[in-house]
Amino acid sequence: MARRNEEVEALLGEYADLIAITGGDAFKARAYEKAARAIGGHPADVSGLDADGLMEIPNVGRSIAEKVLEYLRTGKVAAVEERRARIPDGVRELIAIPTLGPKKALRLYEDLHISSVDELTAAIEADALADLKGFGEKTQENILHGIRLLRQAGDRIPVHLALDTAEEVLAELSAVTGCESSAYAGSLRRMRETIGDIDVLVAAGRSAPFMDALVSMPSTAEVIAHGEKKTSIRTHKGVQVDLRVLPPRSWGAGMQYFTGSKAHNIRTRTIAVREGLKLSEYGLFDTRSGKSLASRTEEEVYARLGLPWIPPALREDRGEIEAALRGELPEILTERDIRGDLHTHTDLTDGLASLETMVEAAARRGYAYYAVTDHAPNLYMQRMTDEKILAQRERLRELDGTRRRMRLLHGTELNIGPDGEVDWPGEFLAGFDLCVASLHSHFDQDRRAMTRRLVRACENPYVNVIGHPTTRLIGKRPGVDADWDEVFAACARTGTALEVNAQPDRLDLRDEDILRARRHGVRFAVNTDAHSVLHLAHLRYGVGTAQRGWLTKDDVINTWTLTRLRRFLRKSGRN
DNA sequence: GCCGTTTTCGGCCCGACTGTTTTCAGTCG
Repeated sequence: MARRNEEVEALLGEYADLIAITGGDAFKARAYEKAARAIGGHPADVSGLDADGLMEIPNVGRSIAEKVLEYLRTGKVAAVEERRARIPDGVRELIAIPTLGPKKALRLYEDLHISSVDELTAAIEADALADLKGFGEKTQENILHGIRLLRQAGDRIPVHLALDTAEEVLAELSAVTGCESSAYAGSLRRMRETIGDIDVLVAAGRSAPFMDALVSMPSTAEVIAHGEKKTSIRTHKGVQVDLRVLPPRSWGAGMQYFTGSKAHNIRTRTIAVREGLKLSEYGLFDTRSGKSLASRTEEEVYARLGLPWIPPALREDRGEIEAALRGELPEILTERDIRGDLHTHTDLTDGLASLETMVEAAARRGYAYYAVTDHAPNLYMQRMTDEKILAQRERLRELDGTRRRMRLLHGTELNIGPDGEVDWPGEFLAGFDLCVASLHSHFDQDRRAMTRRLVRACENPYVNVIGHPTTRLIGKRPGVDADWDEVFAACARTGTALEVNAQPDRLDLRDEDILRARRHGVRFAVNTDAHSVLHLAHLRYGVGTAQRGWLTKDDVINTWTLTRLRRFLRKSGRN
């Protein structure tokens, strides 16, 4: 059963938004935001906690604990219902538009009764905002741009939400009598960064029990289709799940077919046709005799086509067929290859958990080493000081090697300023085991300035990793504009690694950028940028993205032994 | 609303950017 923390987080987040929109105390709104985040990142399921247990979660006091209990008991919170009655749901949608916050949303609602993104678009197109205070030409342009960005993501959902849903569905279906195999396929299996529908496959003799189990799951909100071969539902979270039940002998062919991609399948079918064969979701057949030649496993199907099994993340027709035919498929990275996380936070800055808690959790993952990289002083809101980071270093050295012999590296996440400068002078940076450096502001510099800025950061002898290099947020913010080939060349030349940030809303670098950077000989670090214990598990999305970028163990510095990693971290030009 | 080796009030994530109301409110990281 899924944890209920996410629902509670969403509810408290909504309440915070409603407070902000209705002009309530800004600190109160922030208190709810903080509590929402803390509950979302809390390792224990809140539905198993009493008031005292809840109040042990940071930023959760008596009042919020009682609201959580009220919600878990009744499914509702009176205070939230009261605010909901004052503000239509659509008004809250508006603040998802970048550059449009609670104040502007309220004005649109009160003055023009706009309560949805569609109504807002129509109003701007009808020039109905002209007389509204604070909505000049440029503001309207920015809002339209924001709406376009939102729409670009379309109906696709982030990969982690899709995976949670898929695992929930599979847990249900695999328990049904007669289930021989079950798995998700489609773009989720290929680990694309966003997912349209979730394709779930079951191998069984009879399909009806599985179709019935899917439509009667508690999380099913709507049945789109309910047939013998295929059933589609939509969950309460708005995710569409398509279930197909195959005869067990067709399992491999079905997985191959429904995993895609379309382009990859066109290639495999073309190979089949040339050999006088026909490939479908039921198997690989001899065209003339109709005899089935392979279907039970994917390996058999690929083998009969003269190909080795191709990892799903590569199945995009980006050269994997050719590489497979030549016997040159890369041995791509796996999650097991990762020996440590090199970008993580603690509650010394904006993380949720203490140094000790994060280290303990990392050790439980079996890491050989682990870097703590809290924010540096130039990100003013984090209030970092020399004293604080040095005190952390001292504590970290005490903990080093004490948790399952995991070694600790003391690092920091520096801020790359507009001219490529970073927080501390070289002599102070020399005290860190590694430095990640990332962009946190001035995202709209022109290409030349941005390129220069990133290259300068690479040239800093103490900067080892560029964190979330393009700084995009999926569905919210495009990446910065730079001459990436020049940046990648600078990384390769200076021995600076590029991060594959595993946060599901970042996945930055993305797959295409990785492919391009790799051709320059760049090294990579697949990091979670964890701000809580739970985030450490997001590594799988970073690994998936790295796989889509064809990365091997050798390309990724945090698969290396500590000795080799340390050698890499000592860049030339250091004192 | 939460929190306290400042402990029951008075702080709380600070500063920059943007557009526009032209002196500052709103938004963002």
